[in-house]
Amino acid sequence: MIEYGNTNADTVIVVDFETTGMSPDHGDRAIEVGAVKLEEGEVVDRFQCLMNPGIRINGFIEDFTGITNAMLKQAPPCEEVMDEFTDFIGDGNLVAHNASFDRRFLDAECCRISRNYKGDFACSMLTARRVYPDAPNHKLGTLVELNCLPNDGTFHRALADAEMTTHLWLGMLNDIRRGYRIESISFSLMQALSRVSKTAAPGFLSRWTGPPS
DNA sequence: TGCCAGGCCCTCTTTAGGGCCTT
Repeated sequence: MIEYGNTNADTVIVVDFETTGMSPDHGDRAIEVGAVKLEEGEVVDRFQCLMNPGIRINGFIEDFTGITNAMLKQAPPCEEVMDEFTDFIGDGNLVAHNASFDRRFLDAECCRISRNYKGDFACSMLTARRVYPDAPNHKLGTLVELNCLPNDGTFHRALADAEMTTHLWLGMLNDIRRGYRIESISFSLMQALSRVSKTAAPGFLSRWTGPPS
């Protein structure tokens, strides 16, 4: 059994946002959220929804994501989607690739509707830098290809990216379990692993889990 | 008009700078 989390111990939400740009502090908004809910390491639910930010998106974002202004015009407003998504999160912990980015948008959109969430974030990118230090880079697409993870060729859409991040996350859990011959990995261990230095990571894991096989 | 972020890590560092990663 895989042990997760500090709040709801067995629930992890792998989340990905598509946005109008890089910074909510400069007026950027979320335009799509996708998420995969894991309980005890098994996918139990999914969430995907476009949302209308009330502003036009530029051509770069249209080309980058495939999400058009026409699509967003027909989408429900951000406030409605985020209210529903906050319910979906519940008190689970959260995982995202480069979590600092998704956390900023989640925080900003939740703030707009006066909602909050209890869970902690873990970053699959920072963790991957420790688990796969020799990867050519730690972009999501590279790690998916490197590990032959399931994908349908769709990138930069919220649910597709969340699905790939889910496979990456579970793959890293399994690689650590196999390498260190352990049965249980806590969410907090994965969080902490992403925060130790690259060279310290193996020793750090050994202290938590025993020596590698 | 042109430009615009933020958090984290690494190292030729720590009184800093540059690269990575996300849209």
